[in-house]
Amino acid sequence: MPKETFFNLQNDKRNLIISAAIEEFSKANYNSASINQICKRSDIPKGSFYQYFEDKLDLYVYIMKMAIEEKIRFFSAVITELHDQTLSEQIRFLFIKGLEFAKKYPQYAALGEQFLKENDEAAKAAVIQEGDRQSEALFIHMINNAKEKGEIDNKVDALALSLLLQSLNSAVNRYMLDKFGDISYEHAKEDVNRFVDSLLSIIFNGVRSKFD
Amino acid sequence: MPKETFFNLQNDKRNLIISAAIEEFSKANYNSASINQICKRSDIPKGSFYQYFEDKLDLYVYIMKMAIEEKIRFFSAVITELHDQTLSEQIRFLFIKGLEFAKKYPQYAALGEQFLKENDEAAKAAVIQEGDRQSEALFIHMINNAKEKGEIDNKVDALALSLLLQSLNSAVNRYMLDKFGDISYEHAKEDVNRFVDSLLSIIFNGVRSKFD
DNA sequence: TGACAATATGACCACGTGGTCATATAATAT
DNA sequence: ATATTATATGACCACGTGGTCATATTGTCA
Repeated sequence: MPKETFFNLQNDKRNLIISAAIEEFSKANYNSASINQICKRSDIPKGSFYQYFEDKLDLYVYIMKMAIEEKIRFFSAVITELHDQTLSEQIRFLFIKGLEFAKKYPQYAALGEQFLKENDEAAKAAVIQEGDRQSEALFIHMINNAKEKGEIDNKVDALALSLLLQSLNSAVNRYMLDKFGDISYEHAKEDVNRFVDSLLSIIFNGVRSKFD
Repeated sequence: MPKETFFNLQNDKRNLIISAAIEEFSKANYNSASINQICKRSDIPKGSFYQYFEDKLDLYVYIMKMAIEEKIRFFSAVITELHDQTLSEQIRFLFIKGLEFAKKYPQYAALGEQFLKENDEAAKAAVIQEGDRQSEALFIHMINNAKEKGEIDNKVDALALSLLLQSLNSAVNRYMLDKFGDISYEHAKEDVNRFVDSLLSIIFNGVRSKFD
């Protein structure tokens, strides 16, 4: 955790440091990200940095936890609406919300993408500890629920489907990023919706010709 | 391209350098990978390195191209068998072959994984130039082919399905890596086959209960 | 005003980086 | 044996890294 001195800072200054750190850590992995750059960008001397943080890892973990907490907050505000929907609606909902999150907090989304690429085991471990694997658990819960309701076939492998959905989720983000530069769903709301529908239609109806 | 001097080297020495480079570039991204480490590991002086290569990028591109060429060679040796199979069989085939490639050339597979994580735009661009996007084209070709044969529904979005298959392919690899440490398909041949079947069954039959 | 603690600061450290270059050595041709 | 060319080598360079620390500045009590 950052030192007390950091939290005693004026809000403006503290936020400036935070946003400088977010920018740095979302553009380079842990090893390549530079404390010097963060200091320059937030206009604080090197010495001050080490008054505020124990070391590089301290800042990294702090920033990553912020992003994770924001994402959890965003989704838990939304997840209560899911209960009485079909699995298909739930999944569409999560996909679209995922894109909305990336639009609302592009830096946090970028941090997440960067974290997926992280090579440094120590940095990864420090961030994860526990808390991850949650999205997998969420998907599996939704799937089993849908099975009980008879909404999807009991023969469907929950883990396989969950993996499929997760990888799809990041694929959608990457697709948007590739096509529009940023994940700004606004540009092409219809386009995105159509794309998500195509994916969901494949998953729910299968690919096989109905005239088989 | 490496300098002539490099290709005049004795095979042993040249291969030692190559394998040292592969190891380094598969464990760290372009920026973090270290020439010094490569020199140490292959027991050549720094000065010699720069007799053999123009610079770091020169070596990086050379190594990555080797991996790509090996993968293309591996798949093109296999792809002729695909023609008279159904799409489902084709896809299973590619998935399994992908795992086999990762088993046969784990270092090359690791290089590929690392390349997916690459942040350095210049390094990425130098490797790609052209030549990528091939796997996407292959999938789309297979899909459209299957449509013509009436094998899959015409309404299925080829790009969406192609994207789904690609992301799934890397997801399967990652899943195996996660579960077994390395991608040694041998350990759990049945397990893997069952898992791939589950995924394909979802894609082809859809998820929806047949009693709807 | 003086004393004490909290904070701010940048020169400095040891080290690792990609890359250079003068020199030594080996190989080849005359 | 001599001259010429190709190769081998490691000290060296400028720079960037994460991190330290003595000192200067400020804030807060009495």
